[in-house]
Amino acid sequence: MSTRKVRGASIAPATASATSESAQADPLHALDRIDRAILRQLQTDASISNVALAAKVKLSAPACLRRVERLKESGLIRGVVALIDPKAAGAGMLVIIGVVLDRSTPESFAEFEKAAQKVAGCMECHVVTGEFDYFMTIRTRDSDSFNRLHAEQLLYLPGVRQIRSFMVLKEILSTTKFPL
Amino acid sequence: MSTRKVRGASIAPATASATSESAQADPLHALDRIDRAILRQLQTDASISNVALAAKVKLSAPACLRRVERLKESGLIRGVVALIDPKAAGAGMLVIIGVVLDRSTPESFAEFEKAAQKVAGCMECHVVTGEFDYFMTIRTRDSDSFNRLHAEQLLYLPGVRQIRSFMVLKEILSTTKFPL
DNA sequence: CTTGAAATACTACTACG
DNA sequence: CGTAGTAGTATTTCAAG
Repeated sequence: MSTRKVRGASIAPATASATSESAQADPLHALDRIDRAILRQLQTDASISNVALAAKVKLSAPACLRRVERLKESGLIRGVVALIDPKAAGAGMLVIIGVVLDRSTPESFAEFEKAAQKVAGCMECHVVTGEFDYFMTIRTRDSDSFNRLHAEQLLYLPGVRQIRSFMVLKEILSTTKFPL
Repeated sequence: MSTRKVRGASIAPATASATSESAQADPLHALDRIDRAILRQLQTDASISNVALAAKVKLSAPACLRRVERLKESGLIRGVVALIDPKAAGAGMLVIIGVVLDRSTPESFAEFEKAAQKVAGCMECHVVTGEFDYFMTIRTRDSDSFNRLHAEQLLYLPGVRQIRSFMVLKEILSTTKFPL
């Protein structure tokens, strides 16, 4: 891959050249069959070379590269990252946490969100409907280290009324890729 | 990057060349300062070229490449993937689902897990402790499409006693990268 | 506006010290 | 681990659909 210059490449409107694709109401722009094939591949393995990718989607290398760069500049591809095996990296424990705040004021929410993002190993934090205000997922080494985190950080998050911890016993599925 | 041949490269013991690093009890093998710097970078942006990566970690290009390949072969780097912006791809809605099964038998769990992985847009599925048996996260287009999914798929998952849906109103944090 | 072919610049990769 | 050389790729340019 290699991200080199990427000079003044104008973000073109990107109309689906010739073939009229269905594209059932996509927000940004219509993706044709080839774009979707590219995205499916890159979601699975982005370490593939551009020439190999071009061959897979039956396109010349330059044309393929242009599409990939367009997808990146349009923001549809947020980034290309390496996925680390949590267990191998010493963060084999996953805990899902439901949080209820004391008060439902904008200040209370803002303060909590600011602090929550700094919690070590916090992978996700979402505002939800229902009996909780937030769900968070936290990666940590083991139950000892989680206990420490719980006692030293989670219980001191601002404006928290209640915290319920759901320890993950088995990770059935965990993917970053969704259907296109 | 480009994963080309990657021939019979033996998985070397990976002795920290000169400087003796502490490495506080890592499962697979000790990671020195440079390995961690490489992993931090690749977790953030893996589209960087090897020469640029080598410069960042103050190493020669071949030495850097050898480390990256060792990290891949050791399984610590599970893969390199493109992250898609869900909203731009027409899957802007996220729902967290708590599931309680009818019976807590091995067969019941196995049957559920098999079916759950086939649910369209299911990103995560975990066995948890506490008042639920499973937590799932599902990405879908909007509330209409979620309602359809709920009525047509979720309610027909085998052995389900109860399903509670927590609609995500705001995604505060969602990352694939954790501290090293 | 997009594609593909050819030419160039740079990188990944190999052998060796 | 670093240096030097080779092979292959990314990237630009350009012409054409």
